[in-house]
Amino acid sequence: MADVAKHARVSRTAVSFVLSNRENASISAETKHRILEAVQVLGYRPNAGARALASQRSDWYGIVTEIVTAPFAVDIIKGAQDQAWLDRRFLLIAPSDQADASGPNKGMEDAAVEKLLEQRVEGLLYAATYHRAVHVPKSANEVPTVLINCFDADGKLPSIVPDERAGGRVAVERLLQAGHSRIGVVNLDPDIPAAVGRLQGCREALAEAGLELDPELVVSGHATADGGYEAACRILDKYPAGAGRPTALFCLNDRMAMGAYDAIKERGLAIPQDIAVIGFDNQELIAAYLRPKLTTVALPFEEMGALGVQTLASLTAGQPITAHQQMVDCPLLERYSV
Amino acid sequence: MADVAKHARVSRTAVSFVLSNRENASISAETKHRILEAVQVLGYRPNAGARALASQRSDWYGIVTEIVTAPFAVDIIKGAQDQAWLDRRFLLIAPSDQADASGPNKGMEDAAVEKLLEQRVEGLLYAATYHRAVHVPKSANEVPTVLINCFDADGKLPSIVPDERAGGRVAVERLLQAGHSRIGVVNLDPDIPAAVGRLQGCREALAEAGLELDPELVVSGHATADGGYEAACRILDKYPAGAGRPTALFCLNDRMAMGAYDAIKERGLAIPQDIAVIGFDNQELIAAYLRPKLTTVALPFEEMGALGVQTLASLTAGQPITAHQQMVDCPLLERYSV
DNA sequence: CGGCGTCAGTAACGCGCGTTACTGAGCAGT
DNA sequence: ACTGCTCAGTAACGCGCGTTACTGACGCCG
Repeated sequence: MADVAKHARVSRTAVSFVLSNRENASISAETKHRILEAVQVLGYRPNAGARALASQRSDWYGIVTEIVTAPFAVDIIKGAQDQAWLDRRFLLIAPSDQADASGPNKGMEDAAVEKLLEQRVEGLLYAATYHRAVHVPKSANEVPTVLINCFDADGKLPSIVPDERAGGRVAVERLLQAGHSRIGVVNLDPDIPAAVGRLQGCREALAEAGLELDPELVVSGHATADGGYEAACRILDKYPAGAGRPTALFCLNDRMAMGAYDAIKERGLAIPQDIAVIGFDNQELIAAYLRPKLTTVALPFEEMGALGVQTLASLTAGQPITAHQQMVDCPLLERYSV
Repeated sequence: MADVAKHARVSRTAVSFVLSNRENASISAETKHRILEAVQVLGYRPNAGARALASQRSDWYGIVTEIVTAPFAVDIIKGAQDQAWLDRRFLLIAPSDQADASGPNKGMEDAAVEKLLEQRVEGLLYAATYHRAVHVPKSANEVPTVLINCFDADGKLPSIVPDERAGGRVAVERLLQAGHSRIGVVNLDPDIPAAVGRLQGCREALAEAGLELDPELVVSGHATADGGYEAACRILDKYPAGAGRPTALFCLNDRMAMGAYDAIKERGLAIPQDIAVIGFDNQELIAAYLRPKLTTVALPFEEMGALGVQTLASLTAGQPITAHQQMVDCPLLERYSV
C-alpha cells in the first residue's frame, strides 16, 4: 500500500480512502484516478487479515456441520456460500465429523467452533444433516448464531427448518389430484420431526378431500432402500389388486422410494400406471436417476443456507429478525412417477 | 493478551512466548503455569488474523473447484479438509459455479482465486469434478498450486490424478477371477481420460489372461443412467443367451451401471447369477443402494484431497515433491453384483 | 575481586491497514 | 485586513500479535 502511495505520489491515507470507498472522501477525481492506476500497475492486492485487524470486523462467517460431506450438508453449505459471496463475505467451513452430538469425539465440534472464533468470525451457522434437535457448543454464544435444519434443544437460538408439514401436504395433494384416493405410506422412524410433520401434512391433505389415513397402510422402516423395499412389500401384499390395495405410495424419503420401486417392479406392476410413487428429500442422485424419474418433494437446503446467512447478516447488523424459527417451503418436483 | 499478561504479572512478551511454545523460551515452569492459568481464567482466545499478520504466515490453504457441491468435489474437499485439520491448517473453500473453464462467467473463477490470495493463503488447490485437462487462472502462479483430479493443460503445475488404468485392470481382473471370459463394456465418451485409461486397463487384464477385447462388445453412451440402459440393451440384444452373449458387464461409471441394471432385469436376468456387473466411481448413493449392491471401483477422492494438502505442505516448506504427476490407486469395492 | 556466561524476563519495533485529528491552501464575506 | 468556511490531503495512532535486542540478577571460574 505504501508502494502504491509512492507510485501515485500521495500519502498512504489517500490510498486507503480510495480503496475503501469512503463517501466523505475529499479526494479529487484526478488523484483518485492516479491511485487506482497505481494499484493496477503494481498489482496491489489488499491484505484481508490486516484489514480485519484494523477495522475490527472480519466479514467472515463460520459454518459448522456434523458431516461436511453428507449430501445434504453440502447443499446447505452451497446456499450459504453463495449468499455470503453475494454479500461480499467469506464463509469459513469447519469440519466436524460426527453424526451424534453425544458421540465419542464430542470435542471435535467444540474445537471447530473454537477455531472459527479464533478467526474472529462475526457469526456462526450450525447445520444438521437431518431435521432434529441439537445441542450447540456453548462457546457459540459468544457470537450471533443461527441453526439450520435443526433447532436448539434449549430453545435459545434462532433456527431455520423445512416446513415438513406443508411438504407432506403438497405431496399427498398431488396424489389426490392424480385421482388416487387410497394411498400407502412408507414411513420413517415415526418419532423424528420429519416423519411427524410430513405425516401430519398428509393427514391434512386427506382430510380436506374428505378422506382419512388408513393406519393399515402406514408402515415404518429403516430410512434406507432396503427398509423401503420391505415396507412397500408389506403394504402391497396386504391386499390383492383392486381390493383395497393402494394405487399410490407416499415414501417419506427418496432412499425408501428407491426400495419401493424394486418391490413394485418385482410384482410386475408399472410405475406410475399401476402404482404411483412420490418421494421426499429430492436426493438428486436417486430421484433423477431412478427409472422412471421420481416425483418428489424437495428439501430446500440451499434456500435454508442462504436464509441462514441473511438472518446472520441481520443479527450482526443489530436488526431484529422476523421470527425465532423460520420455515422454508418444500417445493414439489414433478417428474414421472405420478 | 495484555490482560493475560497483567493477570499473570508478567510482560506480554512472556505470554507470547508461552503461547507459541518457543523451545528456547527461558520461561520458568512456575511462570509458565501462572500464564496458562490466566489464559484459562480470562478465557483468552488468540486472534488468528493478528497472528498471521505478525508472523507473516497464515497457515491457510485455499481450494477452488468448479462446482463445490458436485458429489465428487465434496469428497475431495473432505479429504483435503481433514488433512489440513491434522496439519493444523485452515482450508478456505472458494465457490466457483461453472462446469467449463471456457464458459460464460469465466471471471468467477478468477475472482475466487483473487479472494483467496487476498486472504493470503499459502497455497492453492484446484480441483475438477471429472478427470481432465484444465486451465488455471494465472494469478494462481503467485503461490504454490496443486491440481487435483485434473492436470494442467500447459503442463506446468503438479497434479494428482486417479490411476484409471490400474482401476480398469482391477475391475476386469475381478470379473475374470469370477470365471467370466466374455465381457461387455458399457463405455463413456471414448475420448475422455477416464475412458482411455480404464479401457486400457481392461485390455491389459484380458491380455494377461490370454484374451482379447471384442470390439463388438464395447458400446459407448451418455454418462447417465439412460445412456447405460441403452448401451446395455444393445450389448445384450446382440447375441442370444449362451451364443456369444457376455456374462458380465463392465460399466465405466456407476450411473451407467444403474441403467444397465434395468436393462438386465427387464430381460428377466438375475444379477449376478446370469450377468455380473461391475461399475466405476463408487458413487455411494447409487452403488450402495442399488439392488443388489453394486461392486465397483472407487475413485479415491478423499485420498487425492489429502495428498493434495500434503503435497502443498511440501511445496510451501520448500521441499521437493516426489513426482510432477502423482497417481492414486482406485481400490475395488466388493459388493454383490459379481 | 573482576570477568564471563547462563537464566528469566522485558521494551520496543513492525506486520498492513482503518481511522481520527489535524494542516494548509484557496475563497467568500464583512 | 481579518474571520470563517470548504476542499484536498496528511501525520500519527492503534488493532493484536511475533520477534529481536536488550537488561539485570545470579553463579562460576581463575
